Amino acid sequence: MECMLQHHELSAAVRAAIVAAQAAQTLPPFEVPDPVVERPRDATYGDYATAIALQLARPARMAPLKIAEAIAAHIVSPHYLGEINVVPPGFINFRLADEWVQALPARILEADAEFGRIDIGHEGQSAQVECVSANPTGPITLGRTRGGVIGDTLHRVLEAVGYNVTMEYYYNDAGRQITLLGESVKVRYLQQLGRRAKLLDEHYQGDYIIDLAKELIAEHADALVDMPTDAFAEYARDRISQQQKATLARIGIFFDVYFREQSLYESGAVDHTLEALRENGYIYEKDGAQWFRSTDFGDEKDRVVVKADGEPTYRLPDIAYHWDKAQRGFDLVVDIFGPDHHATAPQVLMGVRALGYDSDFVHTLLHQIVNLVRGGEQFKMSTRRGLFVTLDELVDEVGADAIRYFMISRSANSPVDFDLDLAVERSDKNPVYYIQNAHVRCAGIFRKWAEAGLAENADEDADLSLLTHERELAFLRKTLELGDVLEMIATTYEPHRLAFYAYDLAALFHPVYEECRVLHSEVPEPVRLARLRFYRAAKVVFARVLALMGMSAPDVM
RNA sequence: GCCCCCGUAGCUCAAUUGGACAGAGCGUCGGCCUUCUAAGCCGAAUGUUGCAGGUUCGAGCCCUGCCGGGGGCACCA
Repeated sequence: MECMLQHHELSAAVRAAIVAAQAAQTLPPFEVPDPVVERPRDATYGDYATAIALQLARPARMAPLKIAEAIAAHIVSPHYLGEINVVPPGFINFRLADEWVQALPARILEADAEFGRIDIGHEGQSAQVECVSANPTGPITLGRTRGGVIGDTLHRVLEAVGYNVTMEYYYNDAGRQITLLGESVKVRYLQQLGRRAKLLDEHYQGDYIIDLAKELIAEHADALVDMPTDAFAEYARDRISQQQKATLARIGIFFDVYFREQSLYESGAVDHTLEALRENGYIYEKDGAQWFRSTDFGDEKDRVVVKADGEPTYRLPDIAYHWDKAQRGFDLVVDIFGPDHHATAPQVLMGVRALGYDSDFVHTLLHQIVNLVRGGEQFKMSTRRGLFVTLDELVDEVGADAIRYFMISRSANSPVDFDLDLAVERSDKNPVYYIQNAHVRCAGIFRKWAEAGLAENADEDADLSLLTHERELAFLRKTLELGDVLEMIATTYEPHRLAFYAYDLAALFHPVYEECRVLHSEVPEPVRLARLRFYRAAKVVFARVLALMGMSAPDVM
């Protein structure tokens, strides 16, 4: 089920009211803007509000309160609306009709797993989310994990608003890093066989290199001693890539496309990109290198794209890759990078523009780092020294759900302090349990219900108007906000909003569970059935929200 | 030196993109288990939004300048 959001409908209704008031000459003529209708922070003001009258004070040259009254008098109220209030200094507040809120469980159950799906004009559009994009030279780190979880959550949200989403992973499968990887494995291989070989500073230090060497010995014994490092590199690259894929799958992240940098060389796209840039007049030679005139696009200095030794820098294939994205015609591309790429992202987009494309379809999402906290203290990681916690270890320790949640529990602009103790704590202090427990509690009611031998669909024709408890209604109002949250995320690319929403929703649920009993003898039968309907809907909403976050919705914990 | 991010309650962070009295969690204090899981609920206290100006009917949010913290500034990726 797809639906239009209430705030858009109200915005249109307010706009129409302004036009009508002008026709009735209770408002003077002026250009009518699209009124912003939003949820007020303080729910006591109502469910929706607009400050349009305050904004119109100048063009209308009237007191805001008078404007608000003139508008309110002409609003054609949608069926779901209760009262409309005009409040000083000029806000117009809207309240949803209680009867309509009470009926929400029916809508939720009808929508089921599609609940929250909205049509905001992206239906059928294509989007690409590029994230993780780690080179196959080592285990997935926590920084990449954060990008992955942000990306995958975004992927789920973008689908909920109608996009066809491609999850894409770009990696460098050749070049110096891979050569070093091959050398590292060969050194470890020789060492394991008791031969003389020395690991250099620039080599990969992690124990996983030794593991790979051991694998090779198990399979080939010492038969590879005279093999070139290329063979080791190829083996390590493929194995690590495979392991990365398997690890990401453990936290529910899957990619549709693995894009190899090398393929851009094989297809000639890199050369082609350089030539196209040259034809457009953005390439010149200096000191034996080829330079991209990025200053034409606001860069502080021009950038080398082909080094004096004839090798391209990473920028050229990066630009070629984004040219490819442009040519594939995505309506939206979201590139997700960690703090180490903050400086380079704009240069790539300059390249895209130099090739004649508008780069507005690309949104670059930069996120901050992940710190690990144990026992209340932060510990620093270092990839070079092999001192890091891998995603695999983290999954073993705290599970996928906690990782998914905490990675989006902060705005991308803030660092995440991942508290390992909190992540496994089984209490209301741990938001993961707190949220999932809401779903567990709903499931528990239906389990008890079934155990009592009661009819499974007894609540089908329940009288929902019996849902009169203040807390029941507050919860139902909150479920309606899911669509707004998804719209906001799809507009701002800020998936942390989903984590906050899920928590807020749970915080409104638990008091209902405490106060609005179902199976107890003192609850009258019609109320019992209405509440059963309520909890059935609540269960659907929590399942949906957890699914959007890529988390499990357990029936028992 | 230049660029990016951050600075909000004791701590960690939100704040619907410029709206109403700046909100949550943790921590602190006080209540609640013969009731569908207390893995929970109810209540209380807590602010010069780093500083100084500016724009606006209205600023945590926008502009300018400072101060402080983090990250980045390769013919590495």
